[in-house]
Amino acid sequence: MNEAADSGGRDFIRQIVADDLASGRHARVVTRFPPEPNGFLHIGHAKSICLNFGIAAEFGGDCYLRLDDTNPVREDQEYVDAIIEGVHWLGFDWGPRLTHASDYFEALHDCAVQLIRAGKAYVDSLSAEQIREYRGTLTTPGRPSPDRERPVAENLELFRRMRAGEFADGQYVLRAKIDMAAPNINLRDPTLYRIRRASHQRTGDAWCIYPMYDFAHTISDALEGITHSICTLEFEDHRPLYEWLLDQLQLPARPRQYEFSRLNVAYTITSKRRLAELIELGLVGGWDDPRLPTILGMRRRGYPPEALREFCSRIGVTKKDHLIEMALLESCVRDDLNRRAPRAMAVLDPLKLVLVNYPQGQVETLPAANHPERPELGSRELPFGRELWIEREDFMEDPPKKFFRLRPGGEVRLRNAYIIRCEEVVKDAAGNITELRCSYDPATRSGSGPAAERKVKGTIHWVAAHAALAGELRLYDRLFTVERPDADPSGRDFREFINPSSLERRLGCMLEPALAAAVPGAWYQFERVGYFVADRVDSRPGQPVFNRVVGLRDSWAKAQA
RNA sequence: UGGGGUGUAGCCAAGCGGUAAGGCAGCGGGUUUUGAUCCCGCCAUUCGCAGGUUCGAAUCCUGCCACCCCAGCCA
Repeated sequence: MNEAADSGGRDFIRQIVADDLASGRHARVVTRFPPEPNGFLHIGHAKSICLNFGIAAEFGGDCYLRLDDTNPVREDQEYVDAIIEGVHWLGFDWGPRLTHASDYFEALHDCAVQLIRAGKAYVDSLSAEQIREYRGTLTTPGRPSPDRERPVAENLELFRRMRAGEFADGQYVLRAKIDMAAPNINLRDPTLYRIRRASHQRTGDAWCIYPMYDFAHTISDALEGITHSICTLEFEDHRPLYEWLLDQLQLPARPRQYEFSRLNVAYTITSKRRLAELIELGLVGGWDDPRLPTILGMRRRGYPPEALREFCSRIGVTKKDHLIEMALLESCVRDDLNRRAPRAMAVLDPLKLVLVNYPQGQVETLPAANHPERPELGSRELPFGRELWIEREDFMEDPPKKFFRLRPGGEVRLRNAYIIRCEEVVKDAAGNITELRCSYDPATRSGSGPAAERKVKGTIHWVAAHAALAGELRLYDRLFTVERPDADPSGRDFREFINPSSLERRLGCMLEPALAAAVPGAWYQFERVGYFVADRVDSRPGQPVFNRVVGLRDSWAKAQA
């Protein structure tokens, strides 16, 4: 156990866990992450995963990965596989603790019988619509179903026949018998079981009755010996039902439920329904579109799992509604990538530059460190020659004050190479700049001694034309133009806020040749441009496609704005 | 209008009766062959509002206000 266990913890849930351990209420903490396999994981799940697995790890306990598969018509094995892969990718492991709610179907059924025998549950023949009517409203109490006082023996028999498949979907449900006048609507005889003649991805056709969330979840928690059942705020109202079930049933453990606020990140959405809509409508490329806050999307985008974990740690855990700025996520990503990404050079918008005093036909090779602060990452050889590509925006014919880059007659350092001076600007008939003719100072080659130490205001990146690898770069921006696409004050639909320039494909980029060897998933910092990752899907051997993970902080651009 | 929650800086968030941590963002400065990184400094006389208790209140009490969640045989 580390300091988290004895310092009181970092958030209110960890404090509770620490207290429970200190007081001896629990000898060991057990948590669980219980996703429903009806969709892909997203950043909101990441917060819950980090919380549950994080607490187990910090306090020396266990965390289950439990697939909450109680609704066969919505769930699919494809999601199960993706969830498993996603949690692993995030960096967590559950050992032998991979479970499914469906593992407990028999036990769940027995609990239902237990409830019926105790007169705490009954089989109701009301239709779904009738149940809704009888439930009352937020401000008026409900009324009892005509079946509410059905004798125990009859309930038992009907429930047996429900299980035996003698009835059609919707003909009967099993309901808890609690209080139709309860101010908390969840206590107005909630449904426990419904008939669903659907094949289940794991249990096949063994069952035609399936338990509802509250019932299955509470009992699964107890069966697994969960000590702290952590969920989001919208389940706060369900806690009395959770407690009620634990009170009625003979179960091996008494878990407690705690709620925290779900994650909201500005300029994006996490609603399963809306994400699916974006995909179905073709507004994004798929669940792994790099603009999406899905685990699949963020992975493809190049967000390191460590950065995501750091993000989850920095945002904290509270019960407050919040809206986290994208800048915080980006800060975590830059932090991580700055340390791990080797540097390279790539020109996004190439402008030809000719060194007029560099011998025709000559080429050389210049060493360049892969990381300015980590010599152990080694170095590489950069081809250099008479013709180069530089970034078009690194030259201005009539620059503003404090422009440190190239200008007519001005000098600039070519990163890892020589200092050059702009001698001539070549334009086409339309007046567009087509080429820069410069001279270089042979005495200023990087690392060649005192003469090379001469200072100039700016340093720019470049790629030798004779060895350049032409390639595609993809630049991403926020997917939406408003902070809360799904709750904009204007009331307009979230699809109306899609940022038309959230994806920009740059086809004619010039990359330093070493980048041809980039393996899918490899990170680089293209100096002065940003962090990039070789795309896992579209890269080909020798011809990688790069995704911009996030740009570098850019105080010059900021000053210009 | 019933029930359940939440209000500390632009965004997060510590704080648990002893006089407002930290991070992100922002601003200013230093280092720098990335306008990056790194480093230094600044950034809440005040904790939704109003009263009260107390020597002392963001922390306790009372009232009010604002916002979020709940009426699936979804989770």
